Amino acid sequence: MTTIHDVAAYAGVSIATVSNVLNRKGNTAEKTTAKVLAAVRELNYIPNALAKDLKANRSRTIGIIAEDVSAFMSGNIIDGISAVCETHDYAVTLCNLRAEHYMNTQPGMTYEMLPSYLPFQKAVSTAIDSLLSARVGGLIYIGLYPRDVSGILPDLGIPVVYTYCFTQNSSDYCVNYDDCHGSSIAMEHLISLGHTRIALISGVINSIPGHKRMKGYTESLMKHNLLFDPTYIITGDWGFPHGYRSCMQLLDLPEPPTAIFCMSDVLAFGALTAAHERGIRIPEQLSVHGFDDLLTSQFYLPPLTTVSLPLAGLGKTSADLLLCIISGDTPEARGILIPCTEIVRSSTGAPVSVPPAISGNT
Amino acid sequence: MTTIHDVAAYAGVSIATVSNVLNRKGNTAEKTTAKVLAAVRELNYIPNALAKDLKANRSRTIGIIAEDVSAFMSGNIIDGISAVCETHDYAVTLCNLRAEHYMNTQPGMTYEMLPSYLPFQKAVSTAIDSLLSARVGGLIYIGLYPRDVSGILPDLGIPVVYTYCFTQNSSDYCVNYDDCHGSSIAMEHLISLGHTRIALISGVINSIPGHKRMKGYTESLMKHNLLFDPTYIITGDWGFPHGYRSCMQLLDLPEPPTAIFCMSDVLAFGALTAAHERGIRIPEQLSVHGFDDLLTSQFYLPPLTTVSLPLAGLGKTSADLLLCIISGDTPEARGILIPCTEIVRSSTGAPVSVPPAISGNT
DNA sequence: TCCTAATATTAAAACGTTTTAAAAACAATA
DNA sequence: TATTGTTTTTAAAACGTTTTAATATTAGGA
Repeated sequence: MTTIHDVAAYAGVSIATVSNVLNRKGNTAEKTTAKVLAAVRELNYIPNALAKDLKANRSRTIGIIAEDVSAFMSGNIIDGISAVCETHDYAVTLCNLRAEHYMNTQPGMTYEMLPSYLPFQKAVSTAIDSLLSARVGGLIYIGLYPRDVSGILPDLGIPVVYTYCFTQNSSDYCVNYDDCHGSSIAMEHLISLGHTRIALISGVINSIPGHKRMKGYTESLMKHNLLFDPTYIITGDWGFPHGYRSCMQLLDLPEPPTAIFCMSDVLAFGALTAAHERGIRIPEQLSVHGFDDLLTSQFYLPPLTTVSLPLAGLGKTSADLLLCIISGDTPEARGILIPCTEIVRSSTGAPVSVPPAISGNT
Repeated sequence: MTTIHDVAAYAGVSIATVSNVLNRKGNTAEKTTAKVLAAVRELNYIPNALAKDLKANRSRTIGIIAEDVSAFMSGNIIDGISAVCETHDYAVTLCNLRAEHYMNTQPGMTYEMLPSYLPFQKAVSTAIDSLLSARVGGLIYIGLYPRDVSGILPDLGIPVVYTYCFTQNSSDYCVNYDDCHGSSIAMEHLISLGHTRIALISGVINSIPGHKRMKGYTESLMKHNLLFDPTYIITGDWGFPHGYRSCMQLLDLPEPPTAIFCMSDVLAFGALTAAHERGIRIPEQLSVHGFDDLLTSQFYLPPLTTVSLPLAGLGKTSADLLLCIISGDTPEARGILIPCTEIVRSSTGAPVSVPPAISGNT
């Protein structure tokens, strides 16, 4: 590989001059500059970032630790990160913790238990060692699930930004989408369609997204003076079967809801499957609203109205924030929430004007 | 950050000794080794990979150029790559070409046109520069669509492995899943269920996956002496609407098929939507088979029988191959095909024993 | 005790840069 | 032509490692 020495020899100048031409424009005579540039082109010289970074004692690289790079949101977040890094001429080094693997192979494992599971800890420390030895300028930690990951990383002496997860430590930088807001815009959509009996199929209620999405739900009900009916709220896990069973249960109610807000698309799939089996027409007889906007939710039967997560935005904001910290700033805002967007498709619509269950009473 | 000098001073030895202890085990007296190791632990010394790699004149890093890191398969492929790299103590540097962006913003753009689109070329050369300046030992190119990408990279002087794409150059290393085989196992499944009238909803026929999946289809028909009926084959693009329309068209046939093999899950979604609208019961009246196994195909209505791509396997094999080449080997096999696996769910089943359309004729 | 052979340690060079301080070249003025 | 001031160029040191060749230490045998 051509070095700066080759270029200098070829151009008949010293290596210092070559470096000057390349890095401190305007400090070299026009004629010299031309000579050097010609040599660079001629010899196809590409500066050695290793040497450069060693000299500078900081590498123009940031690290990503992804709890699971194959999770549905990871690619989009990384996309956002890499876009920012490219414009700032930073490289990206990726470490993958393969957390989902532990989730699947350890019966009874929950996201919350992960940090105390030894093989996972080992994966974390391997990743850290790799990134520290590469002398990355900072790192972005991408969670697998929006939960508390306090203490998952020791003090590394380099800036860290967490995303798609939270930490209790108020001095940590954290970038996330706004669950509560997402929940609200979903409810606003349903309410604006005229629904008043809106049920909620909830995922794990004792979780951050569960809690916040619930908050958005109840707040919206209150804001619009709608009845908060506990029988309309069914909590459980995030799985398809829960969505299915809960929908069945809601349909069996003496006064079934006209709309169901599901805390995730997968729950919504379950709900739609149940409704389908019952022969309920969507959205005429029942509106179903999801949350997450998975890749194929647009193709569901029917296409699912849902809330889209600003994933690339998380990546972009995290990277902007990190580079900002690396460059010496200490931004005030340490917990940043990015709004979601409502995606209206055909699983929601206006309720039939007179709800069938009480039509005889009017 | 602690350097080898700090460790040497702390342990009261020379830096050469520290290096020996760390890198050439067994060449140092037991007592010295203990002293040095203690110092390393005490001072929390993490060797500077920058300096190490500079000295060695090759970095223990491989590059990934992903045409689109947010595409559905990228995460899984990268997962496979990173797993291998981790075990070999290699780091991974990621560059993202954001090809999908160009696809979406340039009307009429096709995958095949990408390489000649200037902004895309610029993205490629930026990525190359970044990786070459990092002195990566080799790189893996992850396509966005299994197509010919010949000439997309100039000669870089480092090993390259292509995956999720092809090249015409027989000296290139290429790792892909086996479309033809995937198509065959799908057909075997349908045939083994007793189907004899199997239609094909094809994506772009003038594409590598289109061509190969078609091959698997026709070969399976021939192998089992089943009639090859051109009216059962409908070609088009990869979009949902094509799946929908084609299914309608097939159902309108005087003798409709009992099973439809769709070249992609999205096409299958379209087909299932059409069947649903027609009130066709799945799989009793019609079996529908997909290809790709998208994340949520398991939750479709009904859960979709499909072909799963060995994505992590592509990554793993590519990385194994690349590291092998980097270490000096020149493996014989330059085009590697990895088999797919059949995922049986509920969108397929045995045909009704007497096909309704000809039941009166028996 | 001394010599030899084996073992253990280290000084110094090298990897490819950037940067500092000094030297060289040039231009302008007296 | 000197002198001064300005612009341009460069020698050399430094970044943190590994490695080579040389040196120091130790052990064993006479």
